[in-house]
Amino acid sequence: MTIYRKKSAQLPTSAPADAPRAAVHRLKGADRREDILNHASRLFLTYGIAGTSTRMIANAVGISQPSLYAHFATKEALANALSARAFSSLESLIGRIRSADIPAPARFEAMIRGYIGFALDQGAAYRIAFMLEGPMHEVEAFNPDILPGMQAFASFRDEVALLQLEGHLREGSTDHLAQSLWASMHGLCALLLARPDFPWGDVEAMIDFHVEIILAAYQNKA
Amino acid sequence: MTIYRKKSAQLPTSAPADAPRAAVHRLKGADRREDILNHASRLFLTYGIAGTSTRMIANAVGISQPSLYAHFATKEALANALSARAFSSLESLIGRIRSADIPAPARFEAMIRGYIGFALDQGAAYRIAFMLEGPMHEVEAFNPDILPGMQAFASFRDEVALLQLEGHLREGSTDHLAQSLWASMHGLCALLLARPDFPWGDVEAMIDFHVEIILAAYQNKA
DNA sequence: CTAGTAACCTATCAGTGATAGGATGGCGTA
DNA sequence: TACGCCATCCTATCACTGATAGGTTACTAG
Repeated sequence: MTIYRKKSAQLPTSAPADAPRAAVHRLKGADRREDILNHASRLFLTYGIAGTSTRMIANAVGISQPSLYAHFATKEALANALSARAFSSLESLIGRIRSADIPAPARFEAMIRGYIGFALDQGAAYRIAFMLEGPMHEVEAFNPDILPGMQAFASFRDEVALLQLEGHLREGSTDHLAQSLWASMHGLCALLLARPDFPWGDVEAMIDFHVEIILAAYQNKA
Repeated sequence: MTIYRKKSAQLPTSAPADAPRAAVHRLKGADRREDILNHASRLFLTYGIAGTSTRMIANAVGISQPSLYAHFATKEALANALSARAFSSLESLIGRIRSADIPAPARFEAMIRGYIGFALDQGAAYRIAFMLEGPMHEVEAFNPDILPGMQAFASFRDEVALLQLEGHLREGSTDHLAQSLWASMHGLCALLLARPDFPWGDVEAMIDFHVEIILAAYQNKA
């Protein structure tokens, strides 16, 4: 558990012989970009984000390390792009749930389980959006565009507002309600992602237990 | 918001003239160790953990960068020591609450508010214990000794067990209950620490709202 | 007064993210 | 078919990182 990176179990520095570099040479920009994101996603999941160097990514793709910078300005930009790609799928999931023709309580539970499932499935993207160390004492104001997860949260908040309006959620400030609900879901996901080696016991049962508590806590008692 | 470090707003590389190195020369081991931890704690809070280099720490202390390694094997060990020192204060806080002669509901609320207050106060230590990227696919089993926060969680879990035994918390698996409660508190702390620039609105009110929901959700309805 | 040793130093290492500037291959156009 | 453009990709290198090797210095026990 190094703070910066793992000893990184040496990856081969040169491309393996069965993946000749000529074969992947000269991809079109967009294709290469997707290529990079796919390999980075896999490496981030295996070695962690800080534990994955740009050279490891480039080597996996089959290009030189500086070539990455033709597609992404920084490693952080690469990570953000990866996160954005993943979160767009969460947004569409939330969108499908919001427009689904099912009772409000079912919509509520589906959204909660969908969020948790997404976070655990897309661990790397989720970490990038919500768990990495951000700027500490930054002067500039918060810019939602640079944090892809925030758009998904906006959709989430809108659905919370609607459910509350329909009388299915407890009363009070919608912002507080959405943020508190977010915190409750995030806590579970963040701990499971950050401390997978903790003796959780039956994780599935733990998740069910937590979801049940959330359902009871935020839904209208009436 | 770099993934690794900030541009780090250059700290002076040499000790300032008004803090002559001779004055702090040759401290006894334990004192120097505390000295290092104090400076590291301040720097971690200001620049983030990844954003604080060992040279910045050494320079702040007034010793050479390799001298740090006489007291800590790695930068990670330094961070863990810092975290352990902070968490021992959380443990004693939990201990005081557990032995306080106040009604169970008050003990419960004091513990929740104490945990949240600690996490937000000791942001750097809290991040080190519960939010940093751990090993991803580590084979070796979980070792509680190396994670100082885990001892505090054990105290926390014990109090949850007692409160449940006394009938003040909802029934069910004590492990699930403690872990779910932990997740609910952690989610709030982790989001506030990781995304301080999010438009939270009135943070104090948000915390109160969340605590109220937790109190209602986990306490016995009877 | 003299070891012995803990504390500290300079010099250096491999690895990191990022930049500068040159080589190359495929495609639209003449 | 031939030309020239330029996106793509490369090698070489930068400053900086965490960490190690090995020598120097000052306090202290005998």
